[in-house]
Amino acid sequence: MTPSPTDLPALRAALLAWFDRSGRALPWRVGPEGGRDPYRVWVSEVLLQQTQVARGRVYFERFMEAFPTVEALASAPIDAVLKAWEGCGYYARARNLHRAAGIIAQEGFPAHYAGWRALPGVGPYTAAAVASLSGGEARAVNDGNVRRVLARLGGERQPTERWVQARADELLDPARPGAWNEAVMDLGATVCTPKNPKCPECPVSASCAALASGDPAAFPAPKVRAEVREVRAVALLLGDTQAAVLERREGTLLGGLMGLPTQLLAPDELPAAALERLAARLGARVTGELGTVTHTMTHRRVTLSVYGGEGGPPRTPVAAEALSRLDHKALALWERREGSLFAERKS
DNA sequence: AATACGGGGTT
DNA sequence: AACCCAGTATT
Repeated sequence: MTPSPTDLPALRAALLAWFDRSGRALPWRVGPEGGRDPYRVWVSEVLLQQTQVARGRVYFERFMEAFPTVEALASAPIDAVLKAWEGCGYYARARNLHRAAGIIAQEGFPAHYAGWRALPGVGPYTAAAVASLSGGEARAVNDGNVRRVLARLGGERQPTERWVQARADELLDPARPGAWNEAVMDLGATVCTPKNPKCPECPVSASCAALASGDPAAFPAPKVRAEVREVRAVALLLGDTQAAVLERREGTLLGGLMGLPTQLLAPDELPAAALERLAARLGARVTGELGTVTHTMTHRRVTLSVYGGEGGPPRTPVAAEALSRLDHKALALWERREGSLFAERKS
């Protein structure tokens, strides 16, 4: 049920009062409302894309330590940026952040939504967030929290992006756009949660159509997700966990990160065949199998068989490079090889 | 409108 | 094992 226009001020006042009392204290929420440090806000928003706050917070602190200013970020090598991002996923975010930092270092921070939106890695959500939180501009954000909160308030089971944005635009408090955006997201994250929402604690429960329906958690309906595909590959560990042959991954999957030389198996291909191709390409000799690891990456499940070998290109220090979790799992097999197990075996 | 893109938390 | 997370870029 859409609140009538006369309810709107009351709804805004109720949520903002709750926010002023119960909003989260977060490390990027520094500076005056609507006038926050654009660098911190921008970095945090990119870091928090599809990443939970608890996790993003750890990376944020690490990132600010390594790159305290946009100039520091712009002048840093991309490898250092990826290393700071290691393990956080969606590495295009780090590559785009670095590219955008170069632009900002030249031209200064964008003054408005459109300028933010033009930067690589800044979409409608991030542009609205930074423009409102840092610039005081009246732009309504639309993220997973907003989608859920508004779907429930409006009693809409299948909210389209268009519907959500339209509702968010209507509700946005033009007097406090930054605080309003943070308030809706805080409500979604702490009260109006996906499962078991805490409706008794909700400052706007009286206006909630989903609660009135009796089953608020049923709003919005779950999104249909693509199936997880199976992928098989072989990898060659030439060296050890300290120094090994590493290659830079090209393309979109883990692009920019370093990793063990890897060969995907064609459908129905035997690992031995792919391994032979891989060893031939590197000019290396396979000495034995270290084991198999599996790794799930939302949309695909990778089964990677790892082999040890000799020869091939020069080894490089592993610790300095940014590796995916998959490669860390592969490297961990080295510690479990026969000799090591024997040496560490206790009586 | 779909799909690719990481990795992990919560239920 | 679902379902989700302060989304974006590319089809």
